[in-house]
Amino acid sequence: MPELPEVETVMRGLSAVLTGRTIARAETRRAGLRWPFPELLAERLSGRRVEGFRRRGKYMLMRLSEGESVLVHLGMSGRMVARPPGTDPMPRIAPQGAFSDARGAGDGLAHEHLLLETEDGWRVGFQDPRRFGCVDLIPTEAEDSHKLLAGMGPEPLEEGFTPAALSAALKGKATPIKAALLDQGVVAGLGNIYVAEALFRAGISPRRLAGTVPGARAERLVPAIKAVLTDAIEAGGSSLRDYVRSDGELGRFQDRFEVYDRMGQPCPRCPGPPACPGVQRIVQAGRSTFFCPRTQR
DNA sequence: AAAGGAACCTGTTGGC
DNA sequence: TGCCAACAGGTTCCTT
Repeated sequence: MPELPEVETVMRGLSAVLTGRTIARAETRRAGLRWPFPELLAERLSGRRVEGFRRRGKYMLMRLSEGESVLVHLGMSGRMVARPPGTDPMPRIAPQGAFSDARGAGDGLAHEHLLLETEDGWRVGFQDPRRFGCVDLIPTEAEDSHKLLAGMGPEPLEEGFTPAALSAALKGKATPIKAALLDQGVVAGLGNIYVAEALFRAGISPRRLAGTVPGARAERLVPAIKAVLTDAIEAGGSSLRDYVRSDGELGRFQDRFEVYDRMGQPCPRCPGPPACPGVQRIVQAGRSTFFCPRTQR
């Protein structure tokens, strides 16, 4: 689910709520997600003040007092939802004889694996049905040398991400540009949605070999990536299935998709059939790719 | 070394 | 209506 714009949106929402507050209590409800939680995670979070937040690619870092950071990845279905004091949904009582989850289905609490509670009663839950997410607790000074962050490519919205830098990363690559852009070592934070949308904006076929992109095409691709990410952040991300903002609101960028999840629909840049058959769906490396075969070369 | 596919999970959707 | 297969925003690990 969450790509860079969704993580950025969630992080901003959490920052507004948590920065400056102190975690009074934390609770883990299972041993871990993709990997086991750190030893004594809940105990170690309790009593810490939240100093601030940072994002790196699709990872979120919550800086705590005493020089440690919580590293979070939302995986495919992860959410972090902040609930104001006194607003926690009441656990529903299961109907007599019914087989249902005592926490109640549909509100996400059935899959809330980690809960933080501030001194003044805010509750922040990490919910992740598929459990592809992860959480770690690491020294703040060693954030960038963490195994999961080391080796990541440039931040696409920072100045260092230039056509020259992207060209250097793609040079000689024999893989399709679609796959290369999903590689977090090439550029950080892109996923299936925004790769499709950026390639459409740049007029580049997802099947084109990455090694043929450096040069004029990279000059178009870098601004396209920056623009689509900026637009998506401004819209609060894309809500398809699981993603919500930290305040529970939906993102709006899904209404502005030009190709993603639009198989068969008219391409916004084309006159329609017979000149253009509309948005096509193909499978690359086991994942759906959407593109316009007429304008993307 | 680099590229492709399987695996990790649960929930939803669409076809028969 | 019901069942089952296919598919979903990601990443790592294992084969080629």
